[in-house]
Amino acid sequence: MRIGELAEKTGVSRDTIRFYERNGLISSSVSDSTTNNYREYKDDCVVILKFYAGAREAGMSIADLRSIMESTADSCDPEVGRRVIQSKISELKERAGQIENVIRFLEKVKNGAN
Amino acid sequence: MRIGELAEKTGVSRDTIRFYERNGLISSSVSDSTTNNYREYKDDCVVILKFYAGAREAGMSIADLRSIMESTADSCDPEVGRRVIQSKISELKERAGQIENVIRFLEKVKNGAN
DNA sequence: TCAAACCATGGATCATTGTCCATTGTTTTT
DNA sequence: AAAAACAATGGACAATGATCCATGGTTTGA
Repeated sequence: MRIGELAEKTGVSRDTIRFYERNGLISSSVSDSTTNNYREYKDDCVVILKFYAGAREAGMSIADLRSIMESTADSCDPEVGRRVIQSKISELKERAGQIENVIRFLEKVKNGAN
Repeated sequence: MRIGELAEKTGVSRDTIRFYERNGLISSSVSDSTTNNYREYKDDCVVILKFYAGAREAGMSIADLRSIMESTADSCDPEVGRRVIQSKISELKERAGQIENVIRFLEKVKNGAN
């Protein structure tokens, strides 16, 4: 599919998709046509971009996402890949714990520890 | 206390404290001295800055923190304040949910849904 | 066929969240 | 009293994560 359709399906803007692609988060092929050089995206790009959207909301950086993508590439030693992903999971759990702390603090403030 | 001591106690740098102060996240008085205009910070600044450090890690923005601070000010209707804080709590829970999703996704990838 | 919609590229711009630096003045320490 | 450490101010700089724009080409659909 082309970029417009991908943007449509994922809610991620064309500009942002191009930005992600420049930064190695997503890849595409060049269309077969000899008259244009439109990029062609595969179906799994939809899943990937939706994952990115959630991951960004969860606080992961572009660099985090890139390292995850690289760790799942065929060229990557699967053992290394698992370690990278496990470390990202740990960071996320850490962050979840922080969020819990902040929620507790705010609950206290709300209930008049003021 | 002065800014150096506050930085020391909280792990937040002088520059960052000044940045927060410029942005309405923290307040200080001017020292009594007639010879300098050093700022003077109260003890509760330590607690507040530590809260900020955790909250930033949890993904809250400066604007979020400012609105929380404003909502707990004496000048603010307590009812309004509680609503603001409740909405921030909801956002944090939302974010925690996102993190759970991302973790689940990564667990799957790690276990070879590759 | 011809306008409207789409695409690529490259660069500019923006907001956020700091950090760093120079300058100048004040305390503290020695 | 002189040096070292600290403080205020203001502006420059930086990284991140986008978004916007101009230009020029392509596809589509009315």
